Amino acid sequence: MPELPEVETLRLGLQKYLVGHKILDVKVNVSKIFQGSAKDIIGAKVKEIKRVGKGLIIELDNGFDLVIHLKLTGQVIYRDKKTADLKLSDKAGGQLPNKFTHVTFALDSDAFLFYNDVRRFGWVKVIKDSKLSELPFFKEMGPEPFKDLTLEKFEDIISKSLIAIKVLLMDQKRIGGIGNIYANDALFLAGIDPRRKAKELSPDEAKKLYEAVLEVLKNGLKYGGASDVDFINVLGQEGKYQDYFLAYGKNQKKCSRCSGTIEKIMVGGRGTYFCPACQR
DNA sequence: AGTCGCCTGGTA
DNA sequence: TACCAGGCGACT
Repeated sequence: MPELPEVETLRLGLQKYLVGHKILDVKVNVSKIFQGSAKDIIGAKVKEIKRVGKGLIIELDNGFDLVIHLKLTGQVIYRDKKTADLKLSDKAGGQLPNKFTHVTFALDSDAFLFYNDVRRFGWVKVIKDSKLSELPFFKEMGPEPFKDLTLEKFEDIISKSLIAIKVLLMDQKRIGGIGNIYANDALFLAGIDPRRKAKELSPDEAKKLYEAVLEVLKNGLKYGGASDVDFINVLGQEGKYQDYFLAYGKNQKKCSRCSGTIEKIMVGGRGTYFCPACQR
């Protein structure tokens, strides 16, 4: 699932390949995914790529932004003459564009940017740069790891809530960028039961968890994100973090830290993987 | 704070 | 063939 490390991986790739390109044309196949007016971005040049939580912002030089959220299965893939020979992951759904390509951007220098999305939960939005901060998605985004989420702020956030610590980690309004994979792995690394009430963590546990969050996100980024499902980077290649999952997806596998077995339960309506023997 | 709906491919 | 995957907004 695209979470902070996956979206950041994509941002780095877009920063490298997309900046400087001019948008010549936009073709929309699934209208509910593309919001706003394509006219507003045609002819504009890409200035910079930013990220807020799991959201991507493509800043253009004409006062408009292209905002993208991948939700569960969104992909943003860049192709040009130089990258045409690179092998595309099967997860892209075949030669582009294909039946999962819902928006195609034609760029100068014979380059293309494709938005693919099997389940069509994601969106691509054209918005005036000055209105960006009014989007609820960005306005309500909580502090982010590696940015403004300090240990003090983290302690403050968890001390105020009775919800399960795992649900809190995934709540974008409280903390930005963490989804199911990294929430599971951070709690495993910190040795904390995902069902514990947030405010009942000790200061020592809070610190451990804070550091674990940074650690697993850093690892995710190091391996180019997790491609266990549909994530691929801007060149259509898979990340490797799925080979380094600590707990996520490891139902009935041996715990890597003790003699226990990883179990799958539901917490906050989501699949949750943990070791009942060493996560307390 | 908890549940549902949006979607569709893959799997039991 | 029913069910599961989960980010996030809407709703209760």
